[in-house]
Amino acid sequence: MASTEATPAQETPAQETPAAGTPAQEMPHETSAEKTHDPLEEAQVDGAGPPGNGAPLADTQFKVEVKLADLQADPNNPLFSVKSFEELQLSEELLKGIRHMNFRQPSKVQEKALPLLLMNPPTNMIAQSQSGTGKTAAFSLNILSRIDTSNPEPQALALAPSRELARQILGVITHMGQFMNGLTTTAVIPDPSRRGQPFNAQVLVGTPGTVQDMLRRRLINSKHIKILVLDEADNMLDQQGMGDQCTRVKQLLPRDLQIVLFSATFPPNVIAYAQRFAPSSNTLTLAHEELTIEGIKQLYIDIDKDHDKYATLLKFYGLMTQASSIIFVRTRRTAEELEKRMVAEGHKVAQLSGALEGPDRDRIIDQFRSGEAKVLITTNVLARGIDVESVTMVINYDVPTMANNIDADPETYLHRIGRTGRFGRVGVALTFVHNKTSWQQLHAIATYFKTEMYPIDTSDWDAVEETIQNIIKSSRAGKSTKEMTEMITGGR
DNA sequence: AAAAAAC
Repeated sequence: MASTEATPAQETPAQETPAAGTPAQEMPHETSAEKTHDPLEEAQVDGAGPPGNGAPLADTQFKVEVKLADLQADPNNPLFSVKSFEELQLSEELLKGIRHMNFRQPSKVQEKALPLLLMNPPTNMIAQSQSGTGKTAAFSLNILSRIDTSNPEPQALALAPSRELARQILGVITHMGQFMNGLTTTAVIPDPSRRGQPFNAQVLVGTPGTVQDMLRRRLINSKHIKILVLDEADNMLDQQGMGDQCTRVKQLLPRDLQIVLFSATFPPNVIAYAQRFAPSSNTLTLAHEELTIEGIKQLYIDIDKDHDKYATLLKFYGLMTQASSIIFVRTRRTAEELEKRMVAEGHKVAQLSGALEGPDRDRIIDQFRSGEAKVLITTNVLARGIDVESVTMVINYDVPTMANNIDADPETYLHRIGRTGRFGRVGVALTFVHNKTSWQQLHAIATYFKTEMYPIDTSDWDAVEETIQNIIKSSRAGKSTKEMTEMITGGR
């Protein structure tokens, strides 16, 4: 299972998931405290609107713009940086939860973000850091440290772009807060079985549409909510539908609100909007050249014809099942078709897309987390945030593209391959290229991130197998990324 | 295209 041995010190603390054997679905629970007042009564719906007019915080806030590069250049910069969780003046219960998750030392992003997040008065924050570096734990810690467990009403709200990610985050928060007496948490995702029941937990994690609906129907008491977190914030604010929903949600919350935006990517076209959404934020940013994870070995395979993609995929099945693997496709239909074909040929694969019912989605992701299903075919629904440490291989069966299906989508590519190589582990990302267009798309992605991608030479299949097998084995053995690169390039 | 809400 999850080997905790031999990982470098700074990688251990950044774990985002509940410990092995603690599936996220066990976590959600809530109390049945009675609601006694009108949740919308005091919501500030004016002045907190979109562009240029977000909810202001106190004037006394300390605005800091920190560039990670600067801090790396000066590791002793005393400005808002902690080397241990103990320095943060957290409650003993919360520290106990942190230790229980095997966090020993803050990761780089946690080191910088936590002191800024925990400052009083609370200050908005926009934080960027690479996939798998502990963003979830950072904002979860901030949420938990600000919960008054003697007040049963909702106090913090976190939004995520998919049902699966919302459930995962809820699991982390619940796990981290397990020693806090009286803490209640619940998911706000579509659930027909709960009808018109109010959401009474102190920490709510949900998807934007459902949360907006529940606020509107006064099934969430917004009066005491003091923190709003958008995970995968660029995605949440970029897309028309979700951007509107998130803005409406913000408008339904109190004016005195700490707004926290986290993502690995903040493309230029959404950064300005993000700054208006979370005014006067402290910011941690990265240049896009700094976003690729060294431990993720990016390979591509040139396939003659579209028709041959499926046959090529099958060749990798044995490698995929060495550990866990995710196959990303562009459409729901392709996901279904691939699943059908592979299952018909006796392969064990699971498939998840937004076309499935909620309970089926829950069942399938849980099977994948537990290792019961080792190969998962999916769409971009799972491109972001999902943390399954056993994932050693990500296959881009279709190159990720924008809505026009012509231009490459570098952000989505980065998030997809970030499902492996979590917390310092190594992983393989393999992209299928089958014609000039798809080659150009991948080339555009490589250029955007200034990263190297290695072609796989299919004429020598044994060598291909050996190379990937070695990467997977090294992932378990905790080999350094330098050794890995030599392995792939033959030391060139 | 995918995702995210159903009154």
